[in-house]
Amino acid sequence: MKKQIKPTESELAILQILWQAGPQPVRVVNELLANNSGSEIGYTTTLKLMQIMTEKGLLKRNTDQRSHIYEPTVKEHETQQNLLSEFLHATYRGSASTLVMQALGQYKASKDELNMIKAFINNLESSSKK
Amino acid sequence: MKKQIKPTESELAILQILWQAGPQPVRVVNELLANNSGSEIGYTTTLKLMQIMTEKGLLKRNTDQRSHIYEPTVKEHETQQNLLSEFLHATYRGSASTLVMQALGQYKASKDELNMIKAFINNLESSSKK
DNA sequence: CTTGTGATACGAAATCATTCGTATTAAAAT
DNA sequence: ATTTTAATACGAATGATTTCGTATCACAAG
Repeated sequence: MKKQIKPTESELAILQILWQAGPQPVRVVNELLANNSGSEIGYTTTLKLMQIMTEKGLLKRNTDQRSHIYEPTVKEHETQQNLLSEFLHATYRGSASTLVMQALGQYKASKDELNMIKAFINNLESSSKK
Repeated sequence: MKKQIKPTESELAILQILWQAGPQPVRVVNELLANNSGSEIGYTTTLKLMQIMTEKGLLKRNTDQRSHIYEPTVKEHETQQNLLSEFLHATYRGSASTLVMQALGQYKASKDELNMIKAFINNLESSSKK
């Protein structure tokens, strides 16, 4: 479990696309980005970003075909954990419970989600009870 | 409730200091930053940042004394909400429950904190039940 | 009054992130 | 075979953030 490189904001947006849609060529990523953000972005801009991400080791690509197919080398869950850890410290000085309550307060979770979370907490408690 | 300017990472670190320690001159902020981060940073760097933040409207200062005293114009809670909203979208595609469970899983909350969170959820549920 | 100390002001360098133009290349279409 | 189309490669402009050097200023100490 080696130290992950922190993706920039734009890089994260590209990772999200690839995690969600699976391995894709630049063309498709560029179009999905436009959909998600509402605004256009030059094709070569996306290309360049994905090339940089490949250099950094965030993506790998298959060059068998003329149109290269890119995919993440990093796992969504691990990347989220890393970013969460940073965010929690920078924004909440490490207070996870404050973050959790603000998150729950701000975004209406469905009844099912709330139940899932409660079950999760109960499970945490019983497992820590040794 | 007007649109808040998003602080950069360094700016947020300065806001954290001032929220925590109350209004302070540059010298003190600079020293606390060094403590928190472990590494030194030039005094004029901190000064410049705080001047920029004042221009942006993130800080205000009292210049009665020779050494100016700075304080945030933005509330910690509101800033957190704004940043959380962005982070949730960029990193979790808006899934608050995923974020919440990752946060709880990663950072051992105390029994008291977990109880507080459960109470919070119960309260959410009963209030939404009309 | 002159000097020393500690502060602010300000320009600008250094770094990092984003964007895009142009050249080149590969393959398909004619 | 030539032209057209669609891709990659790459340098470089732009923009934002961070960093700091130097000038200047205010005040206290000598």
